Amino acid sequence: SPYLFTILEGWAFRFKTLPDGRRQILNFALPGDLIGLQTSVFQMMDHGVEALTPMVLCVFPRDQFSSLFTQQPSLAFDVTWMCARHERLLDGQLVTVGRRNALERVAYVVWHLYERARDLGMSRDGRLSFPLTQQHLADTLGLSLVHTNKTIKRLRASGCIRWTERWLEIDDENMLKRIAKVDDAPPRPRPFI
Amino acid sequence: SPYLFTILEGWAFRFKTLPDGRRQILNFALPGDLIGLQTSVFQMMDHGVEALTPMVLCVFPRDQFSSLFTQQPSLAFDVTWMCARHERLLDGQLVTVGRRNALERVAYVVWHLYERARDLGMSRDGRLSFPLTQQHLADTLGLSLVHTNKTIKRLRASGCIRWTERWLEIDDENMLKRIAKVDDAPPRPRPFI
DNA sequence: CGGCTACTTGAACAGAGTCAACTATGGTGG
DNA sequence: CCACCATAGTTGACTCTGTTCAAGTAGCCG
Repeated sequence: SPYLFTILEGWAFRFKTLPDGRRQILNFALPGDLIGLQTSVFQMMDHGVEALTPMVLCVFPRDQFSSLFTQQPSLAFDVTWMCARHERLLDGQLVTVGRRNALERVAYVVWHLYERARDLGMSRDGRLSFPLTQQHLADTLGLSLVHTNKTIKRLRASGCIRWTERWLEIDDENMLKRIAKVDDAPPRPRPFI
Repeated sequence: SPYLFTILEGWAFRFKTLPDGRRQILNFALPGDLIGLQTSVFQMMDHGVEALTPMVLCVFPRDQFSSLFTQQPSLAFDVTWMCARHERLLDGQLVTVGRRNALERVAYVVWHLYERARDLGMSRDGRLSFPLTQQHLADTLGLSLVHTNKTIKRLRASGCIRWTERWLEIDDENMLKRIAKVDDAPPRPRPFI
């Protein structure tokens, strides 16, 4: 808690809970992600963090955080970059929970996590070690466990994914993306007017 | 778009839409808030921004953004601070949309916006100029317009708020917070182990 | 063998969505 | 000045997606 971490290996997630116990998972953290920025900036954290796997972390002492900006401007920029990236990730999740239906939600999160893990070189032939339980997925999606289970079943039946025993396999990327309605608009380098 | 803004006056909001038109409002921006950080960091923006009122902005040229970190470390820190604050705001919204029911959601957003506006000195005796339509609220909460309307009616009936003609009035803060289940845990200055 | 956790499945129920109609208000143009 | 239109808000009836409750299976570990 007095530290700022970078993940070198492993999966973790951030979450918040309501007084009566309802839990919402905010996002998952994979290798390369920063944990504890809020603590560094605000001297306190208003959410929990939990590991899904054994982890290897790179630890920075929090009290040197502000000196980062005077001593290492390019590192400071990287921190801001990570923070903006994270914000964008939350934007996507908010649309998912707010406006997608159950099937789209499951497809979106599965696709999103798969893509991130793949880009980090954690997958092999569309196959990936996947440490979430269905309860984690449900709490990410804002759905009940039972309904999440039934929705996963539907997604499996559609033939684009397989998910058994902590392993995830993507058989039809494009179908998955179509179901999830992921925005694949070409990142047009918008002209400056 | 080639600029980074700070709001001096007025209300705006950020949003994303799905291909079929469903819209999710991500958050509202009030005086003091930063707009366009993502554009500065990633050279592109994956969401829309819209004004709710006429606005007064403070404009920064985007191309000087990276030099901020070398020339003005304390300003750079402020940008990071704003970004972390923003992330935290999205965390709260995500819990709301994911795990609160309709009545709690309306109460939460009304309370949240009221508190922010009040802290900026925009209210007088619990009364506040409030430029949102019910459609905006619905798109913020991930609810349909009709259901949002009926839920607002219930909240009004409970007696803690009045909202007519673009004016919002909070009559019972505590009831509102209780309904919203806002986490009012005293920000315990957690001991450094 | 018992007890734990994760996962499945069915049935009944409720919260939220959809459709459709109606009111109120303000602006515009003939 | 009024007829017309658009937008915002309101309400009722019906439908449906997702929740809750309950019971069960499968694998793992002490």
